[in-house]
Amino acid sequence: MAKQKPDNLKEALVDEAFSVIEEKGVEQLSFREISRRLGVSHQAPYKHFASRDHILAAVIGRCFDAFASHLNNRPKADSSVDDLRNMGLAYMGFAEQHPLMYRLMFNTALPPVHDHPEMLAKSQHAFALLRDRLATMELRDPATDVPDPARHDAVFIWAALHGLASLMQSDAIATLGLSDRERDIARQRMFQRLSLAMHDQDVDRVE
Amino acid sequence: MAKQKPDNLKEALVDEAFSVIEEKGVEQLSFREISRRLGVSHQAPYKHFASRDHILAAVIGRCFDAFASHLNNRPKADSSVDDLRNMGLAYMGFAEQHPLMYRLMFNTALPPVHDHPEMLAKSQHAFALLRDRLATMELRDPATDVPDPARHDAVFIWAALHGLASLMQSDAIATLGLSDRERDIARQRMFQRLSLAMHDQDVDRVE
DNA sequence: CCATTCTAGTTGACACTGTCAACTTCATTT
DNA sequence: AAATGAAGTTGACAGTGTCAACTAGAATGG
Repeated sequence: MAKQKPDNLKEALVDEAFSVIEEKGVEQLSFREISRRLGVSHQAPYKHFASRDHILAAVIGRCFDAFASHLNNRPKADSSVDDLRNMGLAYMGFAEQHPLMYRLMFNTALPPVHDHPEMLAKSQHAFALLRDRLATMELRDPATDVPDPARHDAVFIWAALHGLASLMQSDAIATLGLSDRERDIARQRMFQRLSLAMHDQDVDRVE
Repeated sequence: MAKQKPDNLKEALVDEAFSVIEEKGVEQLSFREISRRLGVSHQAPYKHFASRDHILAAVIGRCFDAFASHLNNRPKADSSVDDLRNMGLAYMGFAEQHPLMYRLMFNTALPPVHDHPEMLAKSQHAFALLRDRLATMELRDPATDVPDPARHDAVFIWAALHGLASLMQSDAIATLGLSDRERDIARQRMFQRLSLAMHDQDVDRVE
């Protein structure tokens, strides 16, 4: 089991941490298990990470990097609306292709962000991609006094995407007994309804 | 610290488990801590719960009970649409008033549902409330062949509500720097956009 | 060139955890 | 009265995070 001691232990620790989480789940992540697998002593990780939470934060930070880069690699469309749609699809695509990373970022009890500023920065960066995409879109009647409406629409869209993605992964979906085909239908329907909601410029005047 | 040994230890264990989670977080929940607080031996819980996961499942089951009853106690409205809206508001209200319970139900890595059928049943019951509410609503053009559309709209609405609720609680919201007032605005905006999306009966024909 | 300091790693210990096993108490049933 | 079974006990074991003290070796400074 014990591999060659790697040159860059810090990187190797994070790699191995992810593997452990993949195989045995995040609760089973332990310094000692990682150490054993890398053939180093149980205290070696402490030279690079102050605590178990710190290496978890590093793993999650990597997930945010991968997520942001996935969003940026979406196919570029000409119109703003289409581009936003592509971003939404890219979001859902990441959640489907990398459910573990997705859960780690959004469904796990994160280590307290205050103690892990690097992780926080990466998470803010990922969200900024969506917010900035919306900021260029003039989504509302500028007469109302709602500050920074793009941010609120970003919240709405993010919430919807996140809700769907996390619902699709959760055990709750088994509750519903949706087939694969029905899952696709549900996702399409969601995008259609979101389109409807976002195309209407008059949201501030409803009710 | 050690209280009087209670008559109904099983109930008391679940109560105390919830307290521990409240105080120290779900990862810090331990049989031994619960036992100490109740003044019983560290093995006493095993007479009532097969494992740590089983008591966690019991705690979460209670949350689903409280959640379902909160949804059922919503103000009843005359029209279907208004009643659905009330249910949505009740949903968000529960998430805001009982963030811990909400997280336990939807944001925690649940103990594998297969091993905890009682918890699963309670969770299905809660979702059925929303699905049944939608089932009476004739939300679509019946000409298309999409099976059980109410279920798909239930997914959409549930996803949006869950996404917003969990976003509001997550550290991500700190990222955005929304004030309390802005949070309210974001929630209102979400309901408005959802109304827009759901009022349009032609969703199946879009694009 | 030698002494010092710093870094990355080591071993050992401690308190904590879940869980298995064996024991005791005591009420219920036969 | 004997047997049974449930509820609770103590004891043990392996696993965990983390503190402390130690070591080998590289870098640094005079």
